[in-house]
Amino acid sequence: MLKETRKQEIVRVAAKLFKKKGFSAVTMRDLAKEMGIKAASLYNHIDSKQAILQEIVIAIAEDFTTGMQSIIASDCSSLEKLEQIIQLHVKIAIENTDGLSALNSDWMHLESKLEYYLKLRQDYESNFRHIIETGIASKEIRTVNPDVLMFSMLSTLRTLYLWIPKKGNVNPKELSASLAQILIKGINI
Amino acid sequence: MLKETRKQEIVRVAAKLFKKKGFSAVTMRDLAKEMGIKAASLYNHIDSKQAILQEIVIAIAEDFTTGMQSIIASDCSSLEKLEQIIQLHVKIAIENTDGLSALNSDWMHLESKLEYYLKLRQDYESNFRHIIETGIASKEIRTVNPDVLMFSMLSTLRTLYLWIPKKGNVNPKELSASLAQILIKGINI
DNA sequence: TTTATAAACTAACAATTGTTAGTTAGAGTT
DNA sequence: AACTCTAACTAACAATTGTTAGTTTATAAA
Repeated sequence: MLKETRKQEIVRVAAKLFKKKGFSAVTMRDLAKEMGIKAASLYNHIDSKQAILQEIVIAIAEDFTTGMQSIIASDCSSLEKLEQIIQLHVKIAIENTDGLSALNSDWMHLESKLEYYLKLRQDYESNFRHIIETGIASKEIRTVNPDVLMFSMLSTLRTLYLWIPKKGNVNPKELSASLAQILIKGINI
Repeated sequence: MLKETRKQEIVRVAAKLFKKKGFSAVTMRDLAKEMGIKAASLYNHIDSKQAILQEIVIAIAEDFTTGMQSIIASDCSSLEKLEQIIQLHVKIAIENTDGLSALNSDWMHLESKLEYYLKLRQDYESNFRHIIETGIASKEIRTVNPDVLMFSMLSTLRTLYLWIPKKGNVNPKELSASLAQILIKGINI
């Protein structure tokens, strides 16, 4: 990416505002003011407020899907796959802190893209659960309730975007390792 | 509690709507329709939309504060205290699934009660962190980054309200035990 | 029966919302 | 110089927002 287009800039700034107040509480005039222009001028670059949200959320959701597909395609052990999932979340959380807020809190306002988003999320969780179940079956992972384990891991990973900004300059490898120790050490035999 | 007052009913229904669409996206007319009355009639019982949110969030935040104070006052081990924290979150999450959504997602719209809420949250996290640090110092808890551990546990516990409704009839003891195993087994020596 | 209270109603308000139409200023191209 | 394109602008729109004022209705107390 050589230079950010005006549209990309708007989407990026919108994500920042959405994180602070939520999608519904941010007005096009808020966004315009933050961009230093008038609200009407935004429409030279974007179709609607909705479209901004969709652009933000769907892009990230597809990143997760792509990442997960490459993980399940690899021939690693289940524990190694869980570690890769952690790394995937850390990477995306660092790269897209603001956007993840919209994905986590404002997805219900996606309207025409809602169904597609829910499909991506459901598939992601299915893959995640399958990795855990395989790990339990192969005695790599202690016998636990797969749903509770997935819920616990996903809660932590999905909330990373809230904590990362509080630290300055997070090292992805280091954070992934800390998380892997805490999330995985307790479950392997 | 013998009988729910009309005001309590409004607050309860509001919390349910806030969970579905977020505070900002719910209008007083939405709320009134759900109550089967007109929007103006709501104001016979409540002062403002803001006040509803404050009522919801502050009550829960104070529940957490009270619970934490009784935990730190007890003379249990650090690991036992962590277990009690898990039980506290499970209990509140089961009793107040809808309200927790507002607390987690809409606290930034608290306005006049915002400062107070942030103080409660900050104190809660301080107490939590202190329990972890004490546990590490006393060799009860493996040497980990206290902040990462607290973040991980709190992320899971704070997100319980999203998962509990998906299961039917959750048993608090059972869920607490599953969580304790997953969250704590991995960190004790 | 009269009176008081609770809780609903209708009607309206000023402000704010997302968005559109039409216009203008400037930069590069022909 | 004339033209095109981009990206800003002003002005306005219809709809929706939280909220208020004043009124009506039903229930219970006096």
